[in-house]
Amino acid sequence: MENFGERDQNKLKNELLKGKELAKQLQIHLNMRPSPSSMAASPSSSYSNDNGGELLVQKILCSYEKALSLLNSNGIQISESPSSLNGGSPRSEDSDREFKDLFDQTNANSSRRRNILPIWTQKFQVSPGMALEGSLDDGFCWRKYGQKGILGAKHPRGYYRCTYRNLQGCLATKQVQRSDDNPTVFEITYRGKHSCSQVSNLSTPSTTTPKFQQQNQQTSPDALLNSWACLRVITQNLDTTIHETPTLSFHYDAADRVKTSTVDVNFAEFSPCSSFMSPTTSGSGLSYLSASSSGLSEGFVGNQKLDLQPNKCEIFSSPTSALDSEAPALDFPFGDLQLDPTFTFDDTNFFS
DNA sequence: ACCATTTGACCGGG
DNA sequence: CCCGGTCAAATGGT
Repeated sequence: MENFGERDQNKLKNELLKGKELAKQLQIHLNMRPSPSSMAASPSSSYSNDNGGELLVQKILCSYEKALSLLNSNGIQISESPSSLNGGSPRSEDSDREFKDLFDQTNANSSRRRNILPIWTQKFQVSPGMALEGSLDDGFCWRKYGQKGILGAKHPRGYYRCTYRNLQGCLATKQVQRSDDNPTVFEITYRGKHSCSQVSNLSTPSTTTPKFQQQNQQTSPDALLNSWACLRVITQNLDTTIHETPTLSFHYDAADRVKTSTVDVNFAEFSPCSSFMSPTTSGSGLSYLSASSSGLSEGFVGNQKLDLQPNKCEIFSSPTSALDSEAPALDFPFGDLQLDPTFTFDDTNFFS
């Protein structure tokens, strides 16, 4: 929709450079030797030791490098894309289809829509006895529209779409997949933005993200609290110290090429749930993420340690990256978060 | 009766 | 052709 103008590109570039500098500072801060040579190599081969911090910083730097190089090579095309692949589906006019068409008119084409919508993944661990998908309510109203066994997965994947899809044309969907390894862990893949206006009364930690609250309203606070009550901590793979306090655990599956041009939001805003306090965390405010944004560009480094309480919060690459370089205006749930078509995130331990 | 879920079929991308 | 995602009729719950 909006063109990604030259000015914006410059801004983005500046932000990336800034983030890169901050990452370098962190690297120095961690008493690490900058290893410029490794930056050119592939991430998988660049890291020689087990130092989580170093790994982290190097990957951050690597990501910035990639982003910058892509930016320089004009990799970003957030403007429009050829809008002609319309009308792919033979299925005819049900309400969903109407919305699809509606969407098509404004967002290029439907056949590529899936590739345009932002995707991110969260993993939740719930109490063994309560390991039910239904307990994974994230505050939005979802309607299940399918379930399918996935090759190689022990458990079927559930497909949900926003309840208000028909009423308000909200195209947000999510997939819930129980982990093979740990049945109490659910991997929830969110796709697309909630354009609906679900209303929330939930009180959120005072220090969190007003922007988020404005943009993501919930429906049933009580249900939410109930549902969150079963959340438990995931404590494995903690390289850096994070509190043992039971909180939510987030794994952000920022698709391999998650697009983020100006990530100017609290990281918490990635998730509708992240602004809630887990009932088990009392009022300590530990359950929310406030790793200032820039989770991906600026300030991230400096802020990562701050409020990042969840015992596990990762960004890792998703093989299902649905974000290719042609994303027009991104339909991300969280208004201020725009994603960079060229940003590559492939670090499983990014936030650990 | 209405609404959500289930489930087999269908479709399209790779 | 396989597989993941979606559709829509059937089913169940309220």
